[in-house]
Amino acid sequence: MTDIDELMSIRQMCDAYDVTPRTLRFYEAKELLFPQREGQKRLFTKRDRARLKLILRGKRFGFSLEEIRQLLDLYHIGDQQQTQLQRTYEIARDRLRDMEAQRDELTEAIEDLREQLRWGEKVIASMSQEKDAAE
Amino acid sequence: MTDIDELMSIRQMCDAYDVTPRTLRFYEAKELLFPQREGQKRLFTKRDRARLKLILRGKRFGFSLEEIRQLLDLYHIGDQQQTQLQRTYEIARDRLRDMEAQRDELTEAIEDLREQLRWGEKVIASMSQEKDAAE
DNA sequence: ACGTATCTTGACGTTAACGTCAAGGGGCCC
DNA sequence: GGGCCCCTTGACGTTAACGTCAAGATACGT
Repeated sequence: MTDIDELMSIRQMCDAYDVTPRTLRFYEAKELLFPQREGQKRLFTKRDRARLKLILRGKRFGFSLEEIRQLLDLYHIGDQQQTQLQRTYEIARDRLRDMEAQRDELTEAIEDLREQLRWGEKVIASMSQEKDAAE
Repeated sequence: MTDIDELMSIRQMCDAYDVTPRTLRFYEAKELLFPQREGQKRLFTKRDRARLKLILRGKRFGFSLEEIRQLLDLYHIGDQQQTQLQRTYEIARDRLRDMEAQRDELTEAIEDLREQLRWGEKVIASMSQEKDAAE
């Protein structure tokens, strides 16, 4: 709620989000984050933290940093030109479709795997059965 | 249904699954696929094709080839030792949990993005409104 | 003034997952 | 038997996403 919550050092960020300094600097170089500077030291804002959360989430879905960067633009829509905004919007809409498709496929894969696991249980059961009989 | 369906050349595989020869050879080197040989030429079986589908699906979820390889073992459970099978089973159970968690997170992210898109629509609408007024 | 802790900018190293040649064998057709 | 295709095995190149030093600025406690 105070300045401590508003601006965080690189170390605080690392502790809070379980990333390395190198990673944060890398994301800045790739224009995914835009920390302020106090002298030469980086200070990460609430906005940077929100973006970082989205980045990490995107990575868990297997998105590339470049794909994520395009999506991030949708989340700070204020400072964009009209045509650029339209483009951003369309990219996000496409990405949404991808994500929905991915979720459907994932649901399917989960079902498949569950079935395989039921199979596995049976096989394991019958194997220990045989083993019991042999003793 | 004939031999043509049973065994496929590397070229046929590439056309069928939209991958390169290099990729298939790479997957074999990493022990994800085990094509038969006719002389020195590779012949891919139905089993290889099933595995390849699972590989490509896993990749779309952002899994590494190594993670995928461990899962694949569950799908050809027949030829395993009992202890090894138990281990395979546990790995698959863990992976299932990961996938369920990922799906939940994805559902959440989809909701977030949908909301952002509604926002975006509004902003775009109001911007073209302003533009109309200015003309 | 000194140590130590945290930060900075290069710059080179690493891993995964392939891409991209180079050199050569085997089959088939005219 | 020359040409053409498809296949093979090395072996080196590439890209993304960082890791890992090296060398130096800045600040803080004693």
